[in-house]
Amino acid sequence: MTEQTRTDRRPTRQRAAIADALARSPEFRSAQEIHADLAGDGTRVGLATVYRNLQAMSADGEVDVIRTADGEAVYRSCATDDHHHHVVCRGCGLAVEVTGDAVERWAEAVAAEHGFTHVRHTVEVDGLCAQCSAGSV
Amino acid sequence: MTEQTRTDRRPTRQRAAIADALARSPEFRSAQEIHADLAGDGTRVGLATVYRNLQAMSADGEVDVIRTADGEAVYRSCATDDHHHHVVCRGCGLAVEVTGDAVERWAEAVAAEHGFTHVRHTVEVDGLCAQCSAGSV
DNA sequence: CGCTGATTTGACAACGGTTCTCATTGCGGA
DNA sequence: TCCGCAATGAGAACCGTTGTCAAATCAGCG
Repeated sequence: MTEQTRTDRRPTRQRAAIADALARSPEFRSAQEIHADLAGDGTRVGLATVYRNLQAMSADGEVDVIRTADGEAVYRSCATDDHHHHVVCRGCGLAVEVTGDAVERWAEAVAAEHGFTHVRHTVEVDGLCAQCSAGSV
Repeated sequence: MTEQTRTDRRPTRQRAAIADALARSPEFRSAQEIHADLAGDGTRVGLATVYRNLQAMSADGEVDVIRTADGEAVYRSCATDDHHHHVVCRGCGLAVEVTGDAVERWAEAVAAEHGFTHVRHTVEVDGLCAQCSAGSV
């Protein structure tokens, strides 16, 4: 029972537009940014709709969601269906997907060590990408 | 330049009460919960004050802050000054502090691999503690 | 020990992101 | 083509958090 990819949602114009906007950006974007992007494209989509679809997509695992330090939710379409993490640039927002068996194993290990079961984890790495490193200080 | 433990804030009754409430709980608590705790104890402290102190304390590294899935900030006084992570129980909220050189090294490695510098990371592990595992399903 | 100026506090308004409401719209099957 | 139901849109409602500003407090000093 891990197949909640049960997307029997109706394909609509706005749904496609959102997915498309997401697909075109290599960075994590907030619901509001996506809404603005679409508006800029001339595609009028209600803000509530953007939120609804984004939620549905993340529930279906079509997009990744992470929270910025100030609690805002940001989304990004993921390249693979597999479990992975991100390395995000604090300067430009560039996000690279990475997999890491090492962390997965570590998480399982420490959790088990303390008697925990049904383990999940959140791992996000951020820094300055090569370009931003060069540009700053 | 990593010593921002420059706490020349004035010690007040409410500040102490907040630190105390935090020290007494082994779980992560939200600002509002702490506010309620104090109120329950008969200690009247303004909500804004709770937020302000919590922020100041986390800035000074006296407490750990993490974001719940729905974006709420939760705090916990940390046992050590050292860099560490948590394994949190989804059932009862119990939080155990763990250190993990393995993750630290992994984070550095994958980041470097993609040309990132000034790397930081967030790692939180959650599951069901021994008790909750036994109790559920 | 009381005074003085600066830091904190507290009540409440303001904010910003997200969710809810509900009438309207538009897809998909019959 | 028609119907029924899911999806949409506009705006209000929510909720955690932050800002405002006058009143309360504290530290140092005379």
